[in-house]
Amino acid sequence: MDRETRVTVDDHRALRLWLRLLTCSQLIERHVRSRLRGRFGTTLPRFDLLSQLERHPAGLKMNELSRLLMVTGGNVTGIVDQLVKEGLVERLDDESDRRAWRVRLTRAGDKAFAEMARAHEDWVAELLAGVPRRDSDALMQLLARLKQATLEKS
Amino acid sequence: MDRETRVTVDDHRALRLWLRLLTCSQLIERHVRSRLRGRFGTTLPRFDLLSQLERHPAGLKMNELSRLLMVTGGNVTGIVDQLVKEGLVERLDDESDRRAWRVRLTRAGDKAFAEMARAHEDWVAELLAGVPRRDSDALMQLLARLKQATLEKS
DNA sequence: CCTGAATAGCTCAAGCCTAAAGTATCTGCC
DNA sequence: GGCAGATACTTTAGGCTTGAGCTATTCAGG
Repeated sequence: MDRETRVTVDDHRALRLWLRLLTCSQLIERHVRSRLRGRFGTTLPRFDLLSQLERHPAGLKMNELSRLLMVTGGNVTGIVDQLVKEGLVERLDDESDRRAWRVRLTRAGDKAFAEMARAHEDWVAELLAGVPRRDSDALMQLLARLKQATLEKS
Repeated sequence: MDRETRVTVDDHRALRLWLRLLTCSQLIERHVRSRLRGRFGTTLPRFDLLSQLERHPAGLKMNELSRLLMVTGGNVTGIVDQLVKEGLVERLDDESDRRAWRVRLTRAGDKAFAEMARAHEDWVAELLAGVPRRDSDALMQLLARLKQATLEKS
């Protein structure tokens, strides 16, 4: 196999890996979305945002949320607006920077999230129940390396 | 470790796997989206639809596209409408079913897609260049099994 | 102190996506 | 043939997401 053919083959390999990754991701995502809607009348983005806030009890600035969720700032604005309206989240003035907010879970938000998180975890565990532990350990490692390699190129 | 604790640990394992999968998928997806927009002024959904049509030169019905792309029918309607307007795709009457269309690439669509596909493959290959062949082979296999296990639960 | 660049956040238009409801057609069964 | 249910597709309302452009604030150098 000459050099050019090899390049092409490797290109295909990368492409097929990406497509398969996407398929797996979408399969799980659709499942979770559908259940979040059906059981809690909410959406994945809202859930993800609450989830980040739950991990950071002191609150997060809008741009920190934006970075963690890997979405644009405008998007975060919209979702936070909704969650504030629903009483799950509050915007506090940032003491040290008058441009910024500190967004935090309200008590109601914390409670609502806890219930959703439990269910969410169950759904995912059930969906992936057929994946043997050996596979999932291996996947965690390989995906960590893939993530690292990708980040270095981004 | 008693049974209940084990369940919880496995739940966390599944959850963490799903989150990592999602992160990897999003990293690549954002990269590709941004380049499709920048270089070709198009979007990933449009590209995916063209890609399916390219694999099926005889054309596909709307519901086949819907199934292959894992999106709803209404969504496919919208994207096909756009691609028709742009002249990349054509809707032909299905001979055997007057409710259905047969959607096909036009010559212009075929040409445009070929160029995008080449670039797309290069982007992905470059982004994943740091993933050793051994890793990517292993990932392909493991993800195939994960996909299978997930499909059986859906 | 001032001023220009950087940063935090918001708004807007446009496109993606879904679920639900609606129309047209097909198919199987009597 | 005719009718009931299934199927193919479209439409609509509502939410997500982006990129671009906007204001207000901060910060660093002169």
